[in-house]
Amino acid sequence: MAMPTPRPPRNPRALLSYVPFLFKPNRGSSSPFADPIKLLKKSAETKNLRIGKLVHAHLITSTQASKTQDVFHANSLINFYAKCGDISIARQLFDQMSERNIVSWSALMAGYLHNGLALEVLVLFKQMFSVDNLRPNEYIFAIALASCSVSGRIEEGKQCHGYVLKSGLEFHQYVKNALIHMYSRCSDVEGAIWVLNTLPGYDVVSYNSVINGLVELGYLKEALEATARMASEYKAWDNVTYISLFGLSARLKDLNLGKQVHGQMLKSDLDCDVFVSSAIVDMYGKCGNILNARKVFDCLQDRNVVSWTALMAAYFQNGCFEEALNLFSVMEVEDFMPNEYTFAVLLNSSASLSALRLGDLLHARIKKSGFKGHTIVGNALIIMYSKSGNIKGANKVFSDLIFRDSVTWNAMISGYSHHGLGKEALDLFQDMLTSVVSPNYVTFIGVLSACAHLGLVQEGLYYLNHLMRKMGIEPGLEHYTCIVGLLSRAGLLDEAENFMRSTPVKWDVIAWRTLVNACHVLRNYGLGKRIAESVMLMDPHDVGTYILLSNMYAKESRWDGVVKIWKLMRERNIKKEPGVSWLEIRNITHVFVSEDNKHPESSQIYEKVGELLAKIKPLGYVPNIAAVLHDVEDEQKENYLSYHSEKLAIAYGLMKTPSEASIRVIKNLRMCDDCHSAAKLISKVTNRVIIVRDANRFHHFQDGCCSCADYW
DNA sequence: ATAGGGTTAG
Repeated sequence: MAMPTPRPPRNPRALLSYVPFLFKPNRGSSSPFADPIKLLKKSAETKNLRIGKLVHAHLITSTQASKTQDVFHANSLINFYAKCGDISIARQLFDQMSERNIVSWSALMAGYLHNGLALEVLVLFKQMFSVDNLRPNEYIFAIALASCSVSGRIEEGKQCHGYVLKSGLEFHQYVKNALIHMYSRCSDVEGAIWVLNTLPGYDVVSYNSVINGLVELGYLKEALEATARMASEYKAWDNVTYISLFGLSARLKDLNLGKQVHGQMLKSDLDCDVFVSSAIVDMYGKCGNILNARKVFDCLQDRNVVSWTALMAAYFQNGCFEEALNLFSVMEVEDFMPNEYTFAVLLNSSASLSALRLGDLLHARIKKSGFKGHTIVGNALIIMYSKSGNIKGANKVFSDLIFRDSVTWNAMISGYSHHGLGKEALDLFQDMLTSVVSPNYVTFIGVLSACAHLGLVQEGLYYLNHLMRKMGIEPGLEHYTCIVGLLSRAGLLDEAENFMRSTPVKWDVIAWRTLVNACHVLRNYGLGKRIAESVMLMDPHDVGTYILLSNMYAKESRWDGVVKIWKLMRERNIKKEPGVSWLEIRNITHVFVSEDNKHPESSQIYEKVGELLAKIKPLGYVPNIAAVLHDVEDEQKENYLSYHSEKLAIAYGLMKTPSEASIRVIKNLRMCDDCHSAAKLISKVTNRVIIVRDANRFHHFQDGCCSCADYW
């Protein structure tokens, strides 16, 4: 039994006098329990479990016997317990009643609805006629329809709709709005709009439900149309309207629309509560206007954890990861407690910086804060560990997470893929198929790239052509690009090109560059150059293509070609980003730029690089001087190679960390051939695990091998 | 006279 046996208070008057709203000195001698029904209502509204229970106790023991048998008192009690979340007590009282009316049913059903037990509402809905011979009224319909909405039961919702029409209660605005909301939430926008247009009468809630439903389902064009219609028909917008419209602007990334809505809001006399203001901050952030997001935030007199998180998210979405992280300490100084969303944004920011150390610190805070079981936090932790190069850490979080959604599975599957662990990715995909979560569009990107890693051409094509269709997922550009990678990685370059030419897809530069890169790796320079030349015509500003093309000319010792490309780049003002690598040692991030000597320990580092290269030469390391500019003497070329930023970073890591520690380096560009073969051998001679995250993927160097199997 | 209902930010 959940509730202790009620006992009468020794001196109820003394106890109750602590509560201001009960203290009525002018009312003379009347007992505080004079109007228990009002008291219960007040206790329910304020969720004051203690006072309500006192009233309950008083009703049980009061001299007027069996007050709890009275249907009004019992209904008030049911409502009170249901509102306070004690739904099982409400149910007991309900079951014990000798006589119930329609309010008894609606109070209990509303309780189940608001306590997340929507399906129980539908059970009761079916029982009320057979048990008590009662017909639903407009209240019952509103609750039942809301239960269909939250549980996504469109079939039951449609049955309710028919029943509403039969009972003639469709003219109640509450019922109509509940119907619109039900269709919206059950992804049946046509149904929602049909109700809006067919049944007479609308208010702001009707429009809010329609627009909100359209926005949530991604029907942004239709949402815009509905907004235009509302703007002409209905002017009395409320907070919810503005929040929906800011959400719409944010999803469209339409700064102009957002500004218009903002202006409209300022002109109206709507008071901008903390909900609306967070939506504005979010809108400016998502529309890329971080300055306005900041300005709005700075002007707020009312802030809460959501406003802070919205601002942090705005910085994160605009690539200002350090700023997002710095806001956290300001927020803490001002005494706002972070919640699960805050931690998710912080983890995503630290993941984008590959700041593993910071990520670990955040993880520790999350364990203490009690948010670690939240799915969005777990998802962010998996992404953080995976992007920071710690795939084992990611897997640990995944295993410990109890409630996994599709993001959880996708993050782990694509994490394995990025780390070259194709088998683990596919095994996990099999587990996902037996779980309660269904694969989606994103899942198959990870699955297909895992197939590419493993060279599983047949499986990959099966997933694309059969499994995805069977699951109702329309393949998109990303999937087709994975297939290009899959075919070309398996050495089927011609098939890959034919696939691209015969599939009616609007290919982008990334897809073509996948093919060019494959030609480069597989040394089919003829095909590679031909395709690269045509990609250059498609997009004359894609740096990656120029670099690949010049590398291929260099591999063939076609220095005239290399000169041609570099000249073209100069003419078109296309600059290769300088190579930058960095690694964290204890709390400090050390940054290395190719050929620079800005680091205070520069000379020791160069000495270490020389030492390492000397050690690996006997194991077969040959400096790949073709990777360097042609117009330099060979000896000089070898020097240039040894100054590559990832070599400097690896050398520094070896100097500064204990001999068993693994080294994690992050690089902004694709790792070069020479550094790749050097890193393999360095991992062997030093007996270290070296993990490099480059622009595309992770390389795990261990015992002379790399997880990418020399294809990247 | 009296108890019960729909939309909402990161």
